Amino acid sequence: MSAMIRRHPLAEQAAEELLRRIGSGEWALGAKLPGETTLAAQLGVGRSTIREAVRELAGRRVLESRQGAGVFVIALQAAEDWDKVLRKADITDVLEGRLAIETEAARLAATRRTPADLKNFRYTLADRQRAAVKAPDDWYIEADLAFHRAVVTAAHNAVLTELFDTFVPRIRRAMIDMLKLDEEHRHRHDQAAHEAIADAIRAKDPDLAAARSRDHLSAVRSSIR
Amino acid sequence: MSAMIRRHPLAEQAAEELLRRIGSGEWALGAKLPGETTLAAQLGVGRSTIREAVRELAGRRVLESRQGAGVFVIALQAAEDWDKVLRKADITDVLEGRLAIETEAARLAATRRTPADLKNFRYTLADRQRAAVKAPDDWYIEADLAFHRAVVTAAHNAVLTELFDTFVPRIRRAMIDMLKLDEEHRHRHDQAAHEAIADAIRAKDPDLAAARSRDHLSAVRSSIR
DNA sequence: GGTTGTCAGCTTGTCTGAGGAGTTGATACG
DNA sequence: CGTATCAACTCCTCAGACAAGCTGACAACC
Repeated sequence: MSAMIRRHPLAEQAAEELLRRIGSGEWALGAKLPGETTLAAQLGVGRSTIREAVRELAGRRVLESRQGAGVFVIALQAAEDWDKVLRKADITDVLEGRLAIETEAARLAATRRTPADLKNFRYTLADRQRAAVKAPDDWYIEADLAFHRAVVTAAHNAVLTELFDTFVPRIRRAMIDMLKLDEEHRHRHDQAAHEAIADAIRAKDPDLAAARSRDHLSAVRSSIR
Repeated sequence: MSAMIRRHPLAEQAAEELLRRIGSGEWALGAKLPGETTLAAQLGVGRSTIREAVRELAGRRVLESRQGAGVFVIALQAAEDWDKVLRKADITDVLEGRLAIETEAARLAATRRTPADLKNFRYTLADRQRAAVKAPDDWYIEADLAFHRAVVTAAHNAVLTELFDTFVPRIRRAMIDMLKLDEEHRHRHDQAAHEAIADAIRAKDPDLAAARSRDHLSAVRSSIR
């Protein structure tokens, strides 16, 4: 009954404490932490608890332990958890980030697209057309994302592709929410805009492809708020 | 002598094995893993080793253990380690990603910049000017990055700012390498191009700001390869 | 002097056994 | 049918023991 609050395990608390001390500058980058037995005594927990705390921070690429040598700081803070960043950010900020990625991708795609990429456009656009008419929301969302991903893939840039994939979960959630609030949105969300992007890339016109992508995604962003 | 290869601890090997099984679909999203004793027997290691493996994957937000209930899959694969992705990617791919981010940021900055942002431009541009003439490489690099960050900050978009900061370490390394190879590069790396970006943002001309940013960063990318 | 070999003492790595604490589902009861 | 009880299961924490690996000091050697 009292368990409204979730008590974290000791190992997690210990990990947080270590992270706090690292952030406070107690141990610099590359510094060696005291031994496990010493740390255990300092924090008043068992050695295996310290080991689990260190292992957790090792998983987060903050610490690294080398047998026989010790435990060392390899990053002053945990790497940004992008899933968390995107979840907490304003959806308009997220969509502007997406616009940056996809617009540049469309521009590059117009110069690098292969025949396989064009075939991919045909498939995903046809799927999207069908889904827009009669499929359930999930299918429609996946079909829409599949086309956008096809555009990014055609840019043949691993970084942009990875960035897009990082954004996808957050975008998917936003689309789900929007379709719930606005049942008619799907019909206004024009297939023609997507065809236009594909056409510009086919025609090898970078500026036009970028402009089409920008127009479409700007419209999406505006329709949200 | 044989230790050219680094043998990983059992706990890490166990974590990798669990990750592999999750990826293979053996345990779906949200599924409960077998108990510690069962897993220990399956993998042929002790219980504490399994616990450390689970703790590591918990740190990587793949597993979650709840006392009394069990260990559950909360993500089908580890979140991308962006530092690693950027380190392994082609530098041209990285610079194209940077171009996407900064060009869109410049465009947004032209509509959202505040007086404080403009003051920031003045400071960082003056610093950069000084550093271009007589400072050591590190200073010059930091001064250059400071101006670029000022532009991104002026976009007032948390996602773009975070993206830029993620790219910075990789960009910094690339600049260091380039300056080593090409001592004269600094003098060709024009201050005027940076002033032009700032001017367009000051003038509240989004398209011009984006174009200036694109031109500059395209030149940077071309000078690398 | 400079190099090499040895080793003691530190570190982390792993296993085991014990008991504590929380969750869950079956079962008995009203 | 709804509720309370409880036994079995789970993870959590500790302690102790020994293995494996690293490091620096020191001696032996060239």
